[in-house]
Amino acid sequence: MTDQPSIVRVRDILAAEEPGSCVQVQGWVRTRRTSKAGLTFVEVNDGSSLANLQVVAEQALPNYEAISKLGTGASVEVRGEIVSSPAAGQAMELRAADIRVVGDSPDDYPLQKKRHSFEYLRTIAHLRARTNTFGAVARVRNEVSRCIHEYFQTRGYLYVHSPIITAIDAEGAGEMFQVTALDLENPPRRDGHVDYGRDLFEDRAYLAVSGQLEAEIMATAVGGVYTFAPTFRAENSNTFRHLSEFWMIEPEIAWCDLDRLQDIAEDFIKCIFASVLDRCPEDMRFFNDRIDSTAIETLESIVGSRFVRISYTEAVEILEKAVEANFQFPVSWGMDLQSEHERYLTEQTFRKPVIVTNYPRENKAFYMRVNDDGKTVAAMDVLVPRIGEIIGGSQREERYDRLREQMAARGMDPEAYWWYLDLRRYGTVPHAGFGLGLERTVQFITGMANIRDVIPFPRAPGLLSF
RNA sequence: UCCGGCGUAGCUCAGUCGGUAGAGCGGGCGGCUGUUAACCGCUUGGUCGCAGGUUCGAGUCCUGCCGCCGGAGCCA
Repeated sequence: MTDQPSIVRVRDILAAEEPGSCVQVQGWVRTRRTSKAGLTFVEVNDGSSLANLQVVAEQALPNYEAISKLGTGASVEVRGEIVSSPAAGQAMELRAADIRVVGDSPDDYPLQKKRHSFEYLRTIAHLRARTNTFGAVARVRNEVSRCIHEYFQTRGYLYVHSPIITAIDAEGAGEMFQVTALDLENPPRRDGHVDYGRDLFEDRAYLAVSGQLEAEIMATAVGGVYTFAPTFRAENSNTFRHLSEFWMIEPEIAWCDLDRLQDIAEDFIKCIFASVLDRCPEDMRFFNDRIDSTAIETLESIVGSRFVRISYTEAVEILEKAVEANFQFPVSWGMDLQSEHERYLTEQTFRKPVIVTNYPRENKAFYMRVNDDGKTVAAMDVLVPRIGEIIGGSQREERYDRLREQMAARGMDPEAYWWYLDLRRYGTVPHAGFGLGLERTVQFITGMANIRDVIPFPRAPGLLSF
């Protein structure tokens, strides 16, 4: 036994420590059970794992009185010896030689030793991170993020930073938040309109809805890049899978066509799922037990199988034959696939992820490459059960004239995209990319029903606390 | 934004045909226990979302508003 035991995380104690070692633990009290026989059990959690460490305090401790009354949520520093636990429930426990109550927690601590609704927990987002579920979500989200960087870094992609503030109203993909330094109570005016020429950027500015166009700039210089950044949508969407501020990963790859893009997207997703299964087994077991009883099985089966790949046209043919589905929106070639159609494909027809490609040109963005049939573009959506679209991507239109046509057909001003067009004038190259929604990925993996519960501080219409 | 549902104790909910409000958990007190969602007893706790209306009487019925949840659209 040394005088200064090293600070050890609960996760490491439960995984590796041997009886006899002396450690110091720092964490928060999850629950306390006091026995009148002069023994108090304190469950300490430090966020490193789902499981708590059982700390055993004996009456001989000088501050035993305070320890026996410790409230849920209190912060403590415990020094002691790891011993084998004589009782069921845990292999190891910490026999306390010293417990320092760093911050007590009064009896109005909002988190009780029972199940709370996620809805209620959202109203105390500053404390919900201390619950089992949100701790587990935080660790899985971290692993997904870590794995994404590893995936691209080990394959030679550059992590690039696209701007958050942008002038481009990117193809009307959802409403944008405007950014201004003007006094909104009294903006400068000219000819009856707000004079944005006198704003800080001397032009209208927005929060980015995508980093893709800038990523294309970088990809056509260095080959393969990816962004990993917050994205902003001002759309008044109030659903279980939309946020006003969310994180998106957008790889962009030069010399890449749609076939290879599909290979990358599939490999990428499987890699993330496999990594979470491998490195967060305890948390995944929790989600499987408490949130979605098929969580682990779903991930394992996806990792071990091939994604289905069908064209939009084939998808429409399948859906048109599915009379028993009794769709609210009838299916015909040329229409957008509705949620019910996507779910039919992923949950009924194939029961696994489906990549749908080559959508009608009119339904998709101007930058997608026009196919030889002239009617479709080289787009792909990766659809998964329950969530729907988790990835949206395409091969980009690299031919200058075709891109001009696409823009003209949508009434877009080429002047505003002069630099984007320049990429096609000088050394153009086939390239492709996609966007992966981080929150939707975490949602799919964990089985969490609402996207607001897989991001620590959700922003959605009417939701800006914390 | 549209459609539907729900707002009752700190939390999760019940409340029948309209007759002045209940349980479990939590908190407090006591008992018991190498305990572990501990257990047992007692106890505490409410402007029934807000504002109107109908009625002898409204948690309950009606209208408006606010909030939340679910579905749809938009998308990742």
